[in-house]
Amino acid sequence: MSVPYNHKEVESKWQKVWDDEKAFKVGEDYSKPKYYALVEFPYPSGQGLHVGHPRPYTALDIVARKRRLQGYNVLYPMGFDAFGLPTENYAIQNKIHPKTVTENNIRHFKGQLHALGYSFDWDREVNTTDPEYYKWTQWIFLKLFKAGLAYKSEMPINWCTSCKVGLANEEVVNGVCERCGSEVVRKVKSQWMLKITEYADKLIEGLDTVDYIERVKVSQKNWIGRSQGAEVDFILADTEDKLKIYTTRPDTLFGVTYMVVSPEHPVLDKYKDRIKNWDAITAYREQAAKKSDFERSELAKEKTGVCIDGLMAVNPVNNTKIPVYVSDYVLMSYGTGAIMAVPAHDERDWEFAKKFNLPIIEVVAGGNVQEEVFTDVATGKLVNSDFLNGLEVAQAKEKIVEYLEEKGIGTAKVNYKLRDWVFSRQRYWGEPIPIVHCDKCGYVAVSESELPLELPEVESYMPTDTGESPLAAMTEWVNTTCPCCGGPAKRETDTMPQWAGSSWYFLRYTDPHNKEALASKEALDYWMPVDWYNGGMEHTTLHLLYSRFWHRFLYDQNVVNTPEPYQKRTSHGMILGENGEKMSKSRGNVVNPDDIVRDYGADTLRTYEMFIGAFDLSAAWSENGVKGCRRFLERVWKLQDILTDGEEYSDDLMTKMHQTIKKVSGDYENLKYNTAIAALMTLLNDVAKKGSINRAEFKTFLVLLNPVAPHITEELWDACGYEGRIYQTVWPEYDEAKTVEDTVEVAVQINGKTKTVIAVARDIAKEDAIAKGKEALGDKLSGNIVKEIYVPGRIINIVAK
RNA sequence: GCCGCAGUGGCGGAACUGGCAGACGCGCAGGACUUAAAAUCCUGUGGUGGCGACAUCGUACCGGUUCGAUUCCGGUCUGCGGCACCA
Repeated sequence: MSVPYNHKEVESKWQKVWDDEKAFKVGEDYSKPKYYALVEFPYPSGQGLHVGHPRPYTALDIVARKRRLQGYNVLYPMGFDAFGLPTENYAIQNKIHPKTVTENNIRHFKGQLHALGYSFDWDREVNTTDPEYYKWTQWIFLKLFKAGLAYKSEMPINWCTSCKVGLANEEVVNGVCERCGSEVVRKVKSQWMLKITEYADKLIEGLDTVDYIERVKVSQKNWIGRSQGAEVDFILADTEDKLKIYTTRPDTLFGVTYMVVSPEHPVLDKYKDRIKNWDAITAYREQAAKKSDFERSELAKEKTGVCIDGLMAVNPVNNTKIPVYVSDYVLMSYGTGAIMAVPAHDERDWEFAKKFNLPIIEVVAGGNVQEEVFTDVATGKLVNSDFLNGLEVAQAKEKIVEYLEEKGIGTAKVNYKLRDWVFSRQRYWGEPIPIVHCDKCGYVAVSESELPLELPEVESYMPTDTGESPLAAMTEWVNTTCPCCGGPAKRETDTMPQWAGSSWYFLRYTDPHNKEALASKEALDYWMPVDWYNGGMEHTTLHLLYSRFWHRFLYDQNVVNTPEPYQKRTSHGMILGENGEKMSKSRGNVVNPDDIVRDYGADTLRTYEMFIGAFDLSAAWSENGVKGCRRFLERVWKLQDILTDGEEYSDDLMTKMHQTIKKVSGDYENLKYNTAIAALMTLLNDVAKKGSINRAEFKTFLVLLNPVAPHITEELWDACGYEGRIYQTVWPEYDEAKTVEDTVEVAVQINGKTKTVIAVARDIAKEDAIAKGKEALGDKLSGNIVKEIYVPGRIINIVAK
């Protein structure tokens, strides 16, 4: 009899052996086939590892371990995305340097990850707060700056009142700060911006070349929000000026009955003197300015606005004079800040027109536009539109744009919802932006030889209400000389956002200790692109878009050799509390992975998290489920008691073995970890029923289970005297021909309803199968037989009337 | 409102390309072992009817295509996630 399964002994024993043997050191032999598996590196928060972390880590650990056994040179690295606000806030509260806080947190995280038995090569660990790392973050920033893609702009930004920091649009969720949930207001500040908009088309096109799950592609496309339309100049009556608008429906130009400008539109101030109701306009503008963008869109239901008395516009296609309104449903930040309104065929315009009693002119037939807005572009034909009459919408669009360009009153134009990326943060714990400002030379890049530009030690990390970074108080650091003219200059005191370090970390893993470059050309050529990248859905429009942008830019700069960084992207579902709600301290449903590892073992936790359900869906935690997986491993453990000799699969398990190898091998690559484990459980049940397992069968079983439960399988491998280590063995092969039985069970149906089941030879002829089926049915069969169907190996169906 | 995903036993979830719905696990019930309990092992477990072989209903709802639909088509409802006055 074997000793009882003691997970503590087994797991610590093998973790030490793997460390000592450098079991998962990444090979440098670039002639071998490579496989780069990547999971998002964690932010090392003070709370330590969450029970949600092991789900993706285990999934790709399985892939990495399996690929290693299949002969690939595997890169499966881990690191820490360690700049960020929680660390800084903790440092402020507890008066500890954020560097120290970070070191402590990382130590804690590494201990926890180590205890879970992941096959990371820790020699390749990266840490975004290490100057040797952020040297290259700064280097990439300088490249962007030199390419004209980083610029400083005085602009209204999203200001988090609690974090006291500017946020990117992507970081504002429902009008509150994505991180802390506090109110976000607008504040005008001079900010560093990155021109991600210049890459909008490349980022859309790139999606066609990669293998991402569909919803990620869709979200990215929606976020970029490309639309094709036209810009048209409307003449402002009795002035030299024109009012430029953007529209996606230039075909409806003859249906324009009024125009609307945004409250911030400069045309208002310019013609202040001519506007007779200036007081009313001013009052409306002030009211609008008080609202945040979020409030403005929330109050969307009821349209408001004021007609400008004293300004009229002229429709360039038919010279009709039309009124101009101010309304906050038009945003200054999209298009030109002014629109042409076609109430017949635009929902918002229709509502506005009804409220202000403006005319509604039908230009696309098919609805009753006085009663209801008509927006169907697929079926309608143009009417009341002069030379466009009778055309379909798509044709009319083409023709009108031709006409506009010919007459010089408009041009085809593409617009995006995507905004440039606000890249400044008024905080201490981030990468310093390597720029100095000189009165004579303007913004000048710090010389590359000075990188890394290290964060100086400061007295206080407190953010300031004035919106300046704590670095601004460091006069001896701030005052410097201009690299260009040598005169006095000041350093930039804003730091980079947390997204900076994570936008290129996957490149550093390929060559993490390189001092000459962010990674060697050879390493990048060999390892990139990442073959499989898994991460959370919440990063689809932030991290994933930002890092694709940086990578595409580095490709254009000839730094990397592939346009896209990630060949395949998948996402895992969340792990919820036992009550099906999101885990949180306030709900009291948090499960600590340390407790599970202590009580049940890392292998059980890994098995459970993979067995919990479909990988991409959220799943509720269940302590009983954990116990079930522990029970499974204990039954595996006991197999050593019924082990028999035999270097070939026995006849009665032959088919099952080949089926299981096929099933498990496929499932591990297709996110179907739950059914892979179910297949192993089924095989175990078969073996248990039989009462014995031979050495060949057990060996295969252990290798198949090894990626999920590496410790127990390594121990059993050793205890049963198999050669070497299981982590060095070879993944089993299967023979397709042996995955099917010679005789199969076939359901026999009458009119599609199963009546009985019979066993037939797998390659039985149709007529024979049907004859056997009829025989089995006997006198249940009545009426005239209309049709006889045999689906090989599945079903015999007799259709009778 | 728009986009995406989902809806299957008491629960988590399986089901190839349209072919025996409910694999695997949990829970529950009964049994074995035990002085007893736990653990372990064995048996059963979608609903209804029947002692029973069996019959019948059943994959959110309504309809369609088909010899046959969880799977395909049309419509409806519900839940989750994302976006939201983007002209």
